[in-house]
Amino acid sequence: MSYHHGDLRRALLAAAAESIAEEGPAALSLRDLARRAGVSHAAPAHHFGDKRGLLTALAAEGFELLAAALRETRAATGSFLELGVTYVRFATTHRAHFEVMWRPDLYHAEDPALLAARDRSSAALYSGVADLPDGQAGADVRETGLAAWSLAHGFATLWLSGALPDMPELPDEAARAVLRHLTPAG
Amino acid sequence: MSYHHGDLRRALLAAAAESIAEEGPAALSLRDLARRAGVSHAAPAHHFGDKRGLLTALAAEGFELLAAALRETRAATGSFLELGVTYVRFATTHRAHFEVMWRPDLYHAEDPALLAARDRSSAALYSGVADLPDGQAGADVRETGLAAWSLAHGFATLWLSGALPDMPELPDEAARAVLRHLTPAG
DNA sequence: GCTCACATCTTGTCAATGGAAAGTTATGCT
DNA sequence: AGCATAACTTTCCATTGACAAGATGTGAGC
Repeated sequence: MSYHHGDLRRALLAAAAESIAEEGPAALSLRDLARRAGVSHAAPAHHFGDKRGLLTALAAEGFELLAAALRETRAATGSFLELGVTYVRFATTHRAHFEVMWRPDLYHAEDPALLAARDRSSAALYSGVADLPDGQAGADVRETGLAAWSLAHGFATLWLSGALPDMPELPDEAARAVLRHLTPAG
Repeated sequence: MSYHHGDLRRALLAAAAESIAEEGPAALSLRDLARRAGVSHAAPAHHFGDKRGLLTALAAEGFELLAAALRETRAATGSFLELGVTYVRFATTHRAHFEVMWRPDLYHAEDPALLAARDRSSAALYSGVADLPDGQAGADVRETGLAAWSLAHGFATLWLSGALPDMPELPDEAARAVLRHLTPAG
């Protein structure tokens, strides 16, 4: 291992994701990440400025990944319902990213790259509402989209918080069942 | 101010709620709470053991308050929809409590008092589903309840995270509109 | 009204953390 | 080859959570 790590930025993000997935964002320690990567405790500061900077990068990465997943599902299935399932699946398979994404108090919420990625996620979600056959989207596309988003988001966060007992390992089917309770028409 | 504070436990919980509502749970400092209450930095430990102990108490208090609010709404209106509105209103008016409640990594999730309070909240919520006229609740009460819970919870958390732009000051009416998108029958 | 057990709070201390400052080593561009 | 700069280290400081030991008030029983 030379003086230069080579890909420290990526290594730190990966270590952060792992740590958060295991012990939550509250227990995250920059110094611990540095130790895992085999660098000094001040090395992370060079790439991310401070702790919030690292979490900003992690959240932005999360929004990018989510947007990509949603776009892919839309292209592959064209199904409004499956878009919600993908949302929930993303939350469970990218737990660390997802948990940070909706906690603006943990990162720099004004970061341009993050805001852009967030908008791309949002656009990918709402585009699924626009796909609905005429009339099914109801009078207000924004309202229908918000309801779908809320339902998927709520199920995902409740799942992650462990508030739902007696659930199978994978939430896909449970999510699908819950999402079917949505009435597209307002 | 004598040697004994008089009601330190309550004062600390109130200060914690205020601090969290302003800067989020990540910025919470036991020593700062002690300073605000005018006691030494080690005083909180006597009442709550450690930081997680304090947050456990705060979360338990939150579940109690939520259960009470839900029961009151059910008694006053008997409306399934208004139960969801109350849920959202609780989240916005008791922001600190609500944010901690769904973050088990911040507190002692096995605490018996907390679990009991959590179950009371849950029961109050699901009782609203059981109130629905026969047939409207669908085949599975649990599933309908979970969908309603997810929808209200998702809207509330998205609202609190600031992810919803262009929203009025009070979310009541917006919440009502979103909650109407739920189909009780599965 | 005394005493003694106990709850409450303070002072002192420790290891760990985030962050800043200043120095060291590699890298890439010309 | 030389130089600006990116990448990383070492050193240092204030703050924090937790623990231990001591000080102070409180109240029950006699």
